[in-house]
Amino acid sequence: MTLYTRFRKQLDAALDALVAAGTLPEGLARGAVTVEPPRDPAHGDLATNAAMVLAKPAATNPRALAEAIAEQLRLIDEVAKVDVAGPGFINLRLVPNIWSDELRTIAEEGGDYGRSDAGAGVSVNIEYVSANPTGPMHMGHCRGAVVGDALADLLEFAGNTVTREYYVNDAGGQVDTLARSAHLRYREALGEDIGEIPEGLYPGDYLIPVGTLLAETYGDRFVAAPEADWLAEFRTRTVAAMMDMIRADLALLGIRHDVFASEAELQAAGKPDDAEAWLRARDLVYDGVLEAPKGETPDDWEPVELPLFRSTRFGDDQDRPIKKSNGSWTYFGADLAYHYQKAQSSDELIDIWGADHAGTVKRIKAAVAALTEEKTRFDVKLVQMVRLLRAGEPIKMSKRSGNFVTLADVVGEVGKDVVRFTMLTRKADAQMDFDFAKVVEASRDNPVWYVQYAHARIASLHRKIAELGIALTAPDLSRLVEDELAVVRLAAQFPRIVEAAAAAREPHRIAFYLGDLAAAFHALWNVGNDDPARRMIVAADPMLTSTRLFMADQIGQVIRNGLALMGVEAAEELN
RNA sequence: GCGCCCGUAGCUCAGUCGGAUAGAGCAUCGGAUUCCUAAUCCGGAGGCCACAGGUUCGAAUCCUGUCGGGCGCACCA
Repeated sequence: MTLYTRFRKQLDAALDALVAAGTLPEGLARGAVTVEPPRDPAHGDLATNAAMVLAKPAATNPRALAEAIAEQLRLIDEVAKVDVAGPGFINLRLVPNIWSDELRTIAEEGGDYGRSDAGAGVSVNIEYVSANPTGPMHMGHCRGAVVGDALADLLEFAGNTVTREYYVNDAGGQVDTLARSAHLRYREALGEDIGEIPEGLYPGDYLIPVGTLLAETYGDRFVAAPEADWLAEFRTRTVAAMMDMIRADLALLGIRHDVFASEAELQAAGKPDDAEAWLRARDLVYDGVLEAPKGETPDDWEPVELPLFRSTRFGDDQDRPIKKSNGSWTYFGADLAYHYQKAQSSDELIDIWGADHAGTVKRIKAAVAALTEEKTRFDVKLVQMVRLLRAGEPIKMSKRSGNFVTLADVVGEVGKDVVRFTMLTRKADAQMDFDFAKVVEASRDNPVWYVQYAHARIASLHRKIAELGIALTAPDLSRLVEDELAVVRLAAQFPRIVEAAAAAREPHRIAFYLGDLAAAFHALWNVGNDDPARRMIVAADPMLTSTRLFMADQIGQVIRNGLALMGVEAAEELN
């Protein structure tokens, strides 16, 4: 339980007392009541808006109600002072040791400090990456992978049961193209000169070893055989090889999914048919003809009757086909069944998608709403594009020639931790630049470095103290001064940052918080530049040194815990 | 034509369920520092939160409209 939820409970008790006394009517909704740190520390340690929120429904004025609540709060032992301010804020000043005691809590809980049970009992399925199995991962996939993985970590830390899932799109036309491309490489492996890779097939070199493998497996018997003889088998083999490659790429980022769900298997098991039947029985799928698209009408457009899902009933702009005119499932038709399947085993669903799929969010949300009868929370988080820069110049990528920057290249160049942290330094739905030079720069304006530097500085204290042979004692937390306690207060915010970030499904908040915490710690450290008595290590005073070390260690612990949520290892040393 | 996302300091971006005087970094300006607790530090200035209405005790935040930018718009995935 965080300090804030603990005081929230005490506030509730105070409100109950006022209800019992007849000052407040019974049954007022308290959902909007908050207990948080005031923006201006001069206002105190905690502030609540309770009086302003409750004044109107209680038919009283906020200041008067605030006074009544304040009277109750003054009875709490840990509360040193209560003020009513502004339009009716109640500011609490806590007894001085409340924050230094939080240091002991951090020390006791260690890696679990900040862990919450806010999400207890709620299982969440988070689907991320889901790159088409047609080649290695490139940087376009990277951000979604990191955001999804960090969000999964975050939700787990906040108490949710999390399933990490990857949807393998192994059933569409693209994987047929992939199989044909592999067939070409197969013939090449058997000695044939295949020349230029024809337009429309995948040209990448990564299919060469697949061709070799296919040649070893099948010999030459499919060289001249009709496509129908080998297509399915080649497709299965090649997709499997691609997925091995993708899993290896993901492993470079420290990402492991729990479930790889195959679209082909889903279809083979008849799941889309089941979903269609279920929806038809409720008149949510019907056979109809779509209108021509507004604006520029494609030349080859012609009206066709297709089975349509009534997504307009759930807020979409148009009903959507679930099958193509050739009878096969559309991507949406299968995806709808897939989401139904996920909703069977989890309470809540999250999809992480590239922003280029924004146009299909409404239909899938409509489908989930229909299939779960609006009972399942479902968020689609859109992740914006990343622009790769080298020395300030955008790197040009041409998909056609297969000349794209792969994820493996980038991780190889700057390292997993830098990639992961950097991907979380922006809100997911904001565009981002990734400059190879800037992300590894050792300077104040590189948050990755700045946070690691703070941690490394703390680690260096132990080395230095050992070197100096200072005999450590038990810390005396009463010796911490005000601006040290200010940093401790910030460290103590971590649990509520975790809860807020998890509730909002925004892992980037952890990165920003760590940047703030690191900055505050550095500022404290820098005081020692001018004033040796304020250094973390004061050799002449072992107890003071021990106290400051204890404080620094707990700040380091919070940094480690935050970095762990981002899948980043904390550095002991920088070089 | 329609839909989605976005519009916050010169630049890049945060901004908690709607909360008190809207915050950082860079750049800029003014100081300090040549130190090894290093890969600088401290401070100042800089804002019609795109614009106009609305909701309410209170709006950068919610609603409506306008303007501007990005993305997407039949059986591709």
